[in-house]
Amino acid sequence: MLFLGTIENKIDTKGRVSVPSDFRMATKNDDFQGVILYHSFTHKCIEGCTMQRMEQLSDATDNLDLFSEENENLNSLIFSDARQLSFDVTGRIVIPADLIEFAGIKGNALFVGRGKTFQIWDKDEFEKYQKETREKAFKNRPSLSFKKD
Amino acid sequence: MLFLGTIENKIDTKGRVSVPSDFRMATKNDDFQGVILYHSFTHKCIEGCTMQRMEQLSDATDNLDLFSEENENLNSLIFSDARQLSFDVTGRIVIPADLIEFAGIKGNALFVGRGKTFQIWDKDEFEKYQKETREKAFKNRPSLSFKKD
DNA sequence: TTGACAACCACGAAATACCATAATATGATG
DNA sequence: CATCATATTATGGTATTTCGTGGTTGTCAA
Repeated sequence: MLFLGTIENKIDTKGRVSVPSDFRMATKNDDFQGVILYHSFTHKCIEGCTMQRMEQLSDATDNLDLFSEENENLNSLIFSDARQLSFDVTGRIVIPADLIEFAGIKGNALFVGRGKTFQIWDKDEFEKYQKETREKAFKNRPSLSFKKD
Repeated sequence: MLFLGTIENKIDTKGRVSVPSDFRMATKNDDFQGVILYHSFTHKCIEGCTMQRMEQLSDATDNLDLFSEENENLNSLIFSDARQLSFDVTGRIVIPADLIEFAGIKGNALFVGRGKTFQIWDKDEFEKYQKETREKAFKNRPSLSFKKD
């Protein structure tokens, strides 16, 4: 299952926030009932994924480190930065304060599906980013066509 | 299985609409009993596909490189906008209000098969679009002849 | 003792599951 | 061919559950 759609939820005073129901469903076949969060290296937002994907990433870097040492080093940064956060009974997690600060989130968190991963944005920051992206994508529209499987 | 044909169904006040039986059949071997909807990038309509297709798309664009911006922006556009909608017992889905508005659908929804995907149109909008397309096709008739490969 | 953090409880709004009926198609039978 | 019976599908309305949210209590460590 994939992380799809964009959902806005409130963060309370303690940093608690409901992970959208659909996102939780996307992890329900997973061993670890929760998500992995780490700060994005390309955008002002938090990135998230399942534990399963972390393990895949680990396997991949294991195999590739002979060839691209640079990338391997960068990827390994993630493992030191990643936090595993399990859902409470109502489906919430507590986002660490430093991540909230990094992403500039105030009050409301925007969960943005990206397939195998997702992101958590401040609403305003995301709108800014999305506007830029749309413009770029429109310029390169031919590459947007769905490719054959 | 493919989405074929054109079927018109009513949308009630809550946005509920029966997905045509043939369309449902096209997903019956799928794990997820429902469809994925997102707004078209090229037309005033809603586009739809199966979860299986989304997963294929995800696999195709997924590389474990966390630092390349290009692929990410494309993924973001598609996956952040997609909604997964499961059938109820009678085979209906609830189309989100913003998608209905985007496509300008009022009361009746036209399900238009496109093979691996389908579209949902407002009836009038579709007729308008179809008329334009026919005119264009007529103008460019010579280039429309079947080509040999 | 205090502060951080996790488990627990409770509630309203919104989503969805459930039930009943109408419409349509399919097929059998005289 | 006409009629009836049956099954499938579409549609409308109501009841129930889920989800997101806020607050409280309990626990452990500093």
